[in-house]
Amino acid sequence: MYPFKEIEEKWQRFWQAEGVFKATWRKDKPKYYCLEMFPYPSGKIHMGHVRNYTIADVAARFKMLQGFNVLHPMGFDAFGQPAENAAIKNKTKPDIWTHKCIDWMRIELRKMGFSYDWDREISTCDSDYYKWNQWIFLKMFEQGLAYRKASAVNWCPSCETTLANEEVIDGGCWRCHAKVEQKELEQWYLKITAYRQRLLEDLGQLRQWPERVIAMQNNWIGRSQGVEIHFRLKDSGAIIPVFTTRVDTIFGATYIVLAPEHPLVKEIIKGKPQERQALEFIEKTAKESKVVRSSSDVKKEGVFTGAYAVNPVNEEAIPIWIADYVLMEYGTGAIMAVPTHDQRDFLFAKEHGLPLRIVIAPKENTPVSAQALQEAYEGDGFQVNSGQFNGLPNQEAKLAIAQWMEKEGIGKIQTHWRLRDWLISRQRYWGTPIPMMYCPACGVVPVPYADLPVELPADAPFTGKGGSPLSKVKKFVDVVCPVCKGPGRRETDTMATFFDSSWYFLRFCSPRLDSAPFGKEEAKYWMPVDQYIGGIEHAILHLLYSRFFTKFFKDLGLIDFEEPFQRLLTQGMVLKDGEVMSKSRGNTVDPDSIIAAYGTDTLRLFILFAAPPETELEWDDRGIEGAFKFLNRVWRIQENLVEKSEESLTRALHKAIKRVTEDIAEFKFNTAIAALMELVNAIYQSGADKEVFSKLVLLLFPFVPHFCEELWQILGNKESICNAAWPQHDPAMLVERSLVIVVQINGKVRSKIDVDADIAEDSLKARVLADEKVREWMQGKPAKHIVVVPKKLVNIVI
RNA sequence: GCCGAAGUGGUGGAAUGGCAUACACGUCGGUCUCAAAAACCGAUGAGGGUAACCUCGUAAGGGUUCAACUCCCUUCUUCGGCACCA
Repeated sequence: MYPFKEIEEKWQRFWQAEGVFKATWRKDKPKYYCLEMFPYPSGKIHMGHVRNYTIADVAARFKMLQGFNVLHPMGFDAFGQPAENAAIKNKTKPDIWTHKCIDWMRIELRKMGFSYDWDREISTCDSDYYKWNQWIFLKMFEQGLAYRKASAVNWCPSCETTLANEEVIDGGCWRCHAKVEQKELEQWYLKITAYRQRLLEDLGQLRQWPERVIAMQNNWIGRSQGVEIHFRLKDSGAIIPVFTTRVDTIFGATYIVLAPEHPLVKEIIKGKPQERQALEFIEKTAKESKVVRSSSDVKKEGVFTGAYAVNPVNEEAIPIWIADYVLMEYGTGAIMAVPTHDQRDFLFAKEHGLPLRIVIAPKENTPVSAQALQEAYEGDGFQVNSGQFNGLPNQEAKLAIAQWMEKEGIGKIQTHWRLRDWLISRQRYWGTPIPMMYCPACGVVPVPYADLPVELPADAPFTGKGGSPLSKVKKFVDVVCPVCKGPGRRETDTMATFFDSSWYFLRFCSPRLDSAPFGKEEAKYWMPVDQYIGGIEHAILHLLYSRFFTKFFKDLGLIDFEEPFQRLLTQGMVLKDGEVMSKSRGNTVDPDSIIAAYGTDTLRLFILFAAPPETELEWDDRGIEGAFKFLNRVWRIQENLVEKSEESLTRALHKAIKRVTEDIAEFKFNTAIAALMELVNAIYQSGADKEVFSKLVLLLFPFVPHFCEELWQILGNKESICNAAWPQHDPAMLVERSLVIVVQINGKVRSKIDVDADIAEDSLKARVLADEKVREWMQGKPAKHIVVVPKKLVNIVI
């Protein structure tokens, strides 16, 4: 058993004392910024953290040996509700609690031996960090991107605070899962929608992001291209705008449906025989919760209003209905119904006996009867019953009709977006105070830059109940208006913590700067982040907000790039017995206990070897044993070095160098380690000399750094392995002199033959045909065709 | 419903058109030992055969190809995102 405990402590001390991972400007070397999503300081690291940071550490150390100037920082996303709740529970204060947790966590991270530049550590709850949150907020306010608005907001009754749309998951709070309610409040918003076009388009630049993250952001931004059509009310001529993405079906619109809350409804039913029935229906749907209404399996209900609208393309009068399946929040709150080509409209029309008219035929010149339809036809086809557009393929007709409508002034090409502005006010204590004031005379007044930071008062009475604790701190609330010098009131809400994490990667470039959030020159050198690593749970929230902030900084002229993260890796979860490891399930494995029993290097090796980084990882105690066994196996090689390695082993080494280098570059750590295991197996067959073994140690270094530092020193090196150079393979060593050629007959392997590597195709064919097994299988039949794949295989077709 | 990812031995996984199951775990056998552990060596997809070897086999079915886990079509299953989105 190799002495892992002493080794790991020794080298952790060495790295820290020597400042090995300190990142400084060094322009003669290419830079590499490696970053993992910084943790919330809960006090203890779990296997998910270990996996995340180990993956990043391999990348950082690999690049280091490859001669890059590596920036690999660590910090803490320290504001937020859990600390506030924990402080209440433990009768302490959030800042004391949080700093204690950070201290614990720092010790744990150091015990893992990660290659962080600890001089750059930041905590978002320190005023020299959150001061810049306030600064950024003020800049956004100046640009009209931070604004105050009264509207219905998502409210978590259990956390007693507001939530952003992105924080509502399946109708529940992302943190506590309580059912989210709607509440009318005046709150601060960030105008992320001003960037929606760029946020969507630039997804195309993110070639090195996982497809699914791109897809999720795409869904979330939710652009839909269509036409707003101006239907007229038959009685008054008033316009009813209707949004559709299927303007090609406009000639098949046989009725219109308004949302029950639509402002026109009350007006058009007035005095009609249907008025009472309609009002009853509106009242009924108003009582239904949003969740019930938007579940798709509920039967679509609706009533006729008694009013008619005129379809502007053919002057046809069609009935106006109201129905619960039309939502006021989307589009214009009104739809044109085309029952033949929309399944929801189809079901509704069948239920209420409304007319159907086919306007898209699947094939040209084939009549279809609307009465015979079993379901709506939503596919492509050719226009029929569509006036001047008949015969056009519907995709072409879409554009033609839209352009014609614009010309006629009866419609407008339009884009709708799902993305909403970002609500950032939180009625909690433990966050960045929003740097705003309210003056009875001057209204909403920003805190002057010179007065930043607006510090959190240490003595707020927080109980977790009943509104923002800051509102109860008189000396915080009472301010003098900087404009009129009259008495004013300070904003008492704090910022959502996602604000803090939307730009921390820039702060790491110049963490102690006190004149700006980040240094222009430093950011120019280090940014963008070359490799970002974190959990898929941030696919929308954090990653979208960070992209938004980056674009905002670009517009301010502070940086000259659009996207913060060049390459993104979302690591898979750690499972135990097929389930996600979590405290609530009680199936966690404590990293500390593994480190105590086997050491950090073994834990790292197991995690890296058991699965590719992106996929889920099934925890396996026996796998840990296997990793430990392997390291001991490597350790023993050093005790049995031979004078000179056999040539076959040297060849195997060069093959391994090539493969490991390529695999690490592509984050295929599991196969890189497998290749090293093969090399070690080969060494056990023939024995390795010092030269070959030194190369093996270098190749292993990114995975098991303490272990390799020690072996490096044992091998007689005076300098740390961190200063060594990554091995290069010699292409000449990869050239094989003889090859095994696979021989197939009709695609099945029937023989294998040894040939010289440079054998000519003709003589290869002759050798193959002369082969005993081949002749047996061919039984004298002639070869119809012989396929030769150079250096690999020959396939004879008979 | 739309979008995305995936489905391979007893298990984790490898192979992106050219020997399916590398590497590891587990299991079995051997060496060493008084014995055990450790270590080292070997076997290990299924079925058939004393054996050489043969047949089948990558969720299911079809196709393209001399050759398919890999490409195309259809279907099923699992996971994730969005969703009465007009």
